Parts: sequence; C-alpha cells; structure tokens
Amino acid sequence: MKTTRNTIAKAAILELITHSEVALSHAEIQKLTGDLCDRVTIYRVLDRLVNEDVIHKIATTDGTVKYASCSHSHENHSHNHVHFSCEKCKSVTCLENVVPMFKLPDNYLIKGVNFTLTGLCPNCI
Amino acid sequence: MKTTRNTIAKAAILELITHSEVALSHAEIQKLTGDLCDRVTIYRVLDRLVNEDVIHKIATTDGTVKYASCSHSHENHSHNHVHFSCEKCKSVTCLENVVPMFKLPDNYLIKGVNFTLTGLCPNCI
DNA sequence: TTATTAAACGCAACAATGTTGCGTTATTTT
DNA sequence: AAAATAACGCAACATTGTTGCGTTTAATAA
Repeated sequence: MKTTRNTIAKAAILELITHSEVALSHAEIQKLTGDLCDRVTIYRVLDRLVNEDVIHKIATTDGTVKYASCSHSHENHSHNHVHFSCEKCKSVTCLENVVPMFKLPDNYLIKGVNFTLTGLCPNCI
Repeated sequence: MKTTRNTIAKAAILELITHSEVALSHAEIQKLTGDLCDRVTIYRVLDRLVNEDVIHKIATTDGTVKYASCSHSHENHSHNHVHFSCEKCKSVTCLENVVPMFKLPDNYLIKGVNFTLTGLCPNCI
C-alpha cells in the first residue's frame, strides 16, 4: 500500500485552503504560495489532498475548478453540501447550513454531489 | 438591440445537442461535426445558444464542461434540474424527474443552479 | 431581385489550464 | 546513518478557451 508523506508544499497548501474563507483555484494558490514550489507540484498536492478526503474539489458553473476544506464536523457532510459561487466577486463559499434534499431513481449509485448555486453573494448584492 | 442569426453551424450544433441522449462537451461536438466549421465557431455558437437559453452549460465534478438542451417543457425547470455524471462511461444525463429542494439564507440572489451527482449510471452498475 | 449592414465566420496567434516523463531531492522507515 | 521510494523540479507537451482582424453570409431594406 502507498504511504503519503507530509511535505512542506503539502502543509502550506493545506494551511492556505483550510484558513481561507472562500474556495481557492489552482491559480490563486499559485499566487499565494509564490515560489514555494512548482506549478506541477500544486496540481499533485491538490490531487493527493482530494484523494485523502482532506479537501473538496468544486466545479463552478462557469467551468473553473476550486478547492475547499469544508471540514466543519458534519459526519455525512459530503452528501449534504451546497456551494455558492458569486458572479461578481467570483468567490466560492460553503453554505454549511443549507441542506439539499432529493429523491433519486434506484438504479443509480451516487458517489458524490456537486451542488453549486450561482448568483450574487451578500457582499455584492 | 442585437439580432441573432440562424447559421448552418448553429443549426447543426443545436441539432446534435437536442438529439443527444447525453450532454456533449466541446471536444465531442467538434468530433461529431467534423470539418463543418472552425473550433472557435463552436465556442461562439455554444455561447450564443447558452445566452439564448436554448441549451444549458453543465460543469461536471471533474471540471469538464458539457452542454445539453434540457428543454422538456418544464416552465421553471432551470431551477429544478439535476444532472448525473457517470464516472465510468463519462456520460452526463438529465434527471428530469428529480427535483432538488433547498432553503437558502435571504441575503443571496440566486441566478443559476448546478446540481450534479456523480457515480455509476444504470448502464454501468 | 439586388444592395446594404453587421452578425457570424475562418484563420492565426495567444493565454490558461492540465498532464507526463525523468532525473533529483527529501521524508520516512529500517 | 543507510536504504527505499514518495514527492519534487524542470522541460516538454496536450487540451481548453480567448482575442483580433479581415472576409463571408444571413437578414433586412431598397
């Protein structure tokens, strides 16, 4: 079995994401980390963190991909999680208290949910 | 005010999307249309069709963007629409009968909903 | 039917995003 | 401290999306 290591880049990137109010894109993380590590390393660290279930990958309506920690002590939060993407300030936030409900046909196996609302956030309204 | 024209490329691309069982990506449309038109034209046609509300832009969980018509005579279907993205066959389909419900804080202005479920579709289960 | 107008087009060039291979570095384990 | 290999940097590439500009063509008026 593969072991995963704690490196400087991984720690720094995770730190950034967990302490950020909004979800961050690869480009944003690259700017924030400066020359801490290579562009490719950021991609690989993000993949690793997603696989380890430490962060979430969020696909916004416009097609951009962002990452957030979303780990606010909800046991089954992964299936009940809504993200909000602001058209104006481009911020992506987690709406922790908004729980989507849906009933589904039996013959589907659900492994993940991406529920993203687009519009204007309180700051931009 | 700007008028929008009916061109060969636009008609062909719309035809493809509306008659497709699954949502199509730009790359798929390009393959299907062959040398009908330029790659850039496809982007521009897709943008136009989205602006005209004839097709929907869907951001899948893995970050790829797909397009579907989704126009099955629901008056307010745009806000009550769930897409399913199959991990195995990569197909993206519309679950017309699945209606998501959610209650939201007041101070948000919702303009669009992207609700995509990931997993295995009936064909791949 | 023909002339006009500008939306839409092709092409080229570019920017952004994501991926892969490989030799090197550094974390973890022995 | 030494060995094993996960993770890294770098370079090169693939894919995806954008922009400018001169040309074509669909819609409208003459």
